[in-house]
Amino acid sequence: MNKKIVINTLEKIALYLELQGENPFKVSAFRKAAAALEGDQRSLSEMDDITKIKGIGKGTAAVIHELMETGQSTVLKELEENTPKGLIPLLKLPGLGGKKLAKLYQELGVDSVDSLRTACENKQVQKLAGFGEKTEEKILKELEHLGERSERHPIWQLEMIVRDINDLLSSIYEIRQFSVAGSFRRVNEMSKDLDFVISTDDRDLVKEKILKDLVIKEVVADGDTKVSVVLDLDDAINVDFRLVSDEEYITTLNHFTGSKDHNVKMRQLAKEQDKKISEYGVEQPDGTVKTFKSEEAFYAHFNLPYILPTLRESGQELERLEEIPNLVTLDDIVSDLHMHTTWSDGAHSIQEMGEALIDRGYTHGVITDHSQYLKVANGLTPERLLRQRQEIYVFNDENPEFRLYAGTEMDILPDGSLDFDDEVLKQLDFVIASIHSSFSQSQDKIMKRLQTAVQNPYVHMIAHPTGRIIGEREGYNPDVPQLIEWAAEYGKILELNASPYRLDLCVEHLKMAMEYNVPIAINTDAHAIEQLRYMKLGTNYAQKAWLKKELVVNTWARKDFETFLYKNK
DNA sequence: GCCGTTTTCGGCCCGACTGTTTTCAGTCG
Repeated sequence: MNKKIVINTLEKIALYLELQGENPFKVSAFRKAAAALEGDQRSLSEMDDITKIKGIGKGTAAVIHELMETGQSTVLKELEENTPKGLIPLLKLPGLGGKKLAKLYQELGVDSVDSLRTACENKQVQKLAGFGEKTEEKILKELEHLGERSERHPIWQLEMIVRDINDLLSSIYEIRQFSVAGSFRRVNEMSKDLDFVISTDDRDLVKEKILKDLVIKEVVADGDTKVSVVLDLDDAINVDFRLVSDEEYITTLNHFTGSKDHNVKMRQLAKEQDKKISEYGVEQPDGTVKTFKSEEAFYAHFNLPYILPTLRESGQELERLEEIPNLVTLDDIVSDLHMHTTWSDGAHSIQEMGEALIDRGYTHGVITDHSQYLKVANGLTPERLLRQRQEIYVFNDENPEFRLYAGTEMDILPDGSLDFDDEVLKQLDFVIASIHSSFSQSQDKIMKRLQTAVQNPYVHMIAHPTGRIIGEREGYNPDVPQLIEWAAEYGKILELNASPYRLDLCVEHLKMAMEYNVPIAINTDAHAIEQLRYMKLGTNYAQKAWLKKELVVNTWARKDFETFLYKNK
């Protein structure tokens, strides 16, 4: 029995129980059991006594055992028989949860989108206890938009909106501190909405200014401390603002950064010490409320090291505290190994890019323009590559404290060959190989192309190994575990491309690469100076895979990097 | 449904907002 199926079944049971208006603690017990299985590294057959796992008891264990033995679950079957499938999509309607849906089903026979619409139109819904005219209108309105509003938004889309909102909030004089929070701050690839936490002494004025300056389609909620709006952009994007006093700012930021599971774990921990965490502070056993100047101080209050926002996910991070000091952070980064200039499709010259790297405090970097095959990007021929190197030498002569290396981002061609001969490659300091064409080839062909690159002694790194664009395209579907094995065998670097469009390799693959001790380079792939800032995103994203700094090539000192570069020469 | 060197029963994270009430339930994050 596949573990994934078991997890899905437990989650389905929770969903159906919710639809029946069951006790929410019972519902969450099934969800917790599913999460406990997912969080356990072992496969089902490797677990001897599953009730030993915290969160799995008699009831959920019975479901799991039945699934393993018969492939089916009587509990789920009975639930499915008693509950119409058509109710499931209705749970997505804002304002409708299990209890209300159960009532609609039991009292009015609502079992689908259509029957709910009819019941509203016939004004039957408003007659139910707990419902009213407004609720009925709201359901009708939401039914129109069901499925239309995209559920989650990719990080690159949100990044642009966050920058605009940050600019707006910076311009409001009455705001003392502010920050984006939520899953965006935790660097999730996709987020449902954006959260901002703001501290101010004049909530009403700040609220007024925010509402005036944003392009708003709809104000969803407007309370004392919370404003929730839908922005009027191509995609409807939900943004929540929380307004609190300066003393409350840190605990509010922590609360709305989440994740929910992380908060639950923290609150349980607090409770064991007779304390109570809320967004307004930590209530002490004597009833006084303590607030904090920084999140570091907040965690220190519970004798914990600072837990990076990117790590605050399942709650299990609280069991890996000793690993946190070894994780890569932006401060550890001394180089960027993948960027473009005006020689191919970049916006800035070698001189400008080099100076920008020095400004960031780096000790070295590599210029890696596209190769000749990529004509749309003005890829370099071997002759132009030679001339470009002269310019790099000039830059190095003028900036002796810094070192710019000559490299290339060479295409792996559709027929499996490489865009430059070894004679050209051996003259370069750093060679990146990557795929930009014929994404739809079979996995066999894609892997042959990658294999050629990995086996070439002059290639140092494979860039954006899967070619995915978050939320847009899957990429060319390579067998990543195989690629990781090859990288380990031939001593190659794999890239974590830090562009918000890519974040490639993804967290799951980075974890695999780490098991094989494959060195990872976090690179911005910058096509302009402004994009060098993606390094922060890249290092934050790497933390989500618990990537250790010693495996990250950009943290290596220049002489260690050179040892790696010239080992085959 | 799960859990427990203070508990085998009575909790289960905590609070805001809304719409429905006239003090609160449901939903949400």
